[in-house]
Amino acid sequence: MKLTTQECKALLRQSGLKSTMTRIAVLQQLWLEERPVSHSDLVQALAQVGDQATIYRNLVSFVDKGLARVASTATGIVRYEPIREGEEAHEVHPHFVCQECGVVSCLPKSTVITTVDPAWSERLQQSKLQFVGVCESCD
Amino acid sequence: MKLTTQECKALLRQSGLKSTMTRIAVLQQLWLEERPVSHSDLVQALAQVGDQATIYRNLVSFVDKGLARVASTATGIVRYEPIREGEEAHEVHPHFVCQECGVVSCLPKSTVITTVDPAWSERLQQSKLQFVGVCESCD
DNA sequence: ACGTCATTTGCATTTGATTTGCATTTACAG
DNA sequence: CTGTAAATGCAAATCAAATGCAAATGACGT
Repeated sequence: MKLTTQECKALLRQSGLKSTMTRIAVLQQLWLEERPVSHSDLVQALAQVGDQATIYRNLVSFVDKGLARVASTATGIVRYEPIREGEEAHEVHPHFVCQECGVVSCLPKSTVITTVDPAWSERLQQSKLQFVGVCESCD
Repeated sequence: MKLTTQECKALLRQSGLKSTMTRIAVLQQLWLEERPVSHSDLVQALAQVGDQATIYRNLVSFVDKGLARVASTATGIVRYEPIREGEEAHEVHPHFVCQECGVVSCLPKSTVITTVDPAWSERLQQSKLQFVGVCESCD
C-alpha cells in the first residue's frame, strides 16, 4: 500500500513526531513493503536518503509511538511492519517464515482461528503467530 | 523434567552424535529448564563444564538432529528448548514473553485453541504462538 | 586393552546486527 | 524571524552469533 507524503505528515504530526525528510521516507517505505522489513532492508532501500543510525532511531520511535511494530525476529533479525488502521491490539495476522531462505511474509488473518483462555487474554498486549516451513520457491 | 545421563547418551546415539561430557551436560540442562533458554544462559550454567563455542555448536547440532528447536527469538535472543516425546510437528506451542524483563515462559497448550486453514497446514513444519505482555513479577 | 581416525573441543577472533556519543543541523512554536 | 528541543550524520562501542585452527577425545576394529 502507498502512503502519500501528506498522509505521512499527518500520521507523524498525530504522533508528536517532527516531519523530517528521512522520517517520511522511512514511513512510506514501510507502508510500501508488502512484508515485514528489517533495518538493513531499509538502509539499502534508503541509502541516499538517510543514515543507518537515523533510520534505526526512526524505527524505534515509530514502534514507541504506535506507528509500527516489530512483526518478527525470525532468523535473529528484527523486522518491522506498519500498524494499519483498525488492527486489534492482541489479534494480529500470522507470518510465514521460510526455513530455507528466511523470507518472512504475511498471511491473511483467516489462515488461523485462535481462541485464547480468558484468564490470559487480559494480560495480552499483543500476540504473534509464526508459521515455519518451506516456501514455494524453495520447495 | 530430568534426564539421566544414560537417557542422554541414548538420545545422542540415536541422533548420530557422540556422547561427550559437555554435550550431555548441555542436553541435560536443556531438559532441566522449564522454559526456553538462551545460549548465554547455558554458558553461565555450564561455565565450568565447557566452552561457549562448544555449547553453541552443540545447540546447533541439537537443532539439526531434531533434539531441540529454537523456541523463541524474542528480544533478539535465540532461545532453545528440547523436543520432548510425542510432540506434533505443526502443533502450536504458546510462549509468553514479558515486555519488561524479557523472560520467556511456556504456557499450557490449553491456553489457546487454533484451527489452521488446511491449505496451509500441509506446508507447516512448526507454528509458534507468542504472547507479549507484562509478567506478574514485573507488574 | 590399544591405536587410528573422524568428531569435538578450547581459545582467539571475526562477523553482522544493533545501539550509543557527540557535535551539528533542522523543524516548528512563538 | 528566532530560540530551542528534536533530529541527524558520522564514528565507534556493543553484543550475540559464527568461524578457523590446532589440540584433545570418543568410538570402533583389532
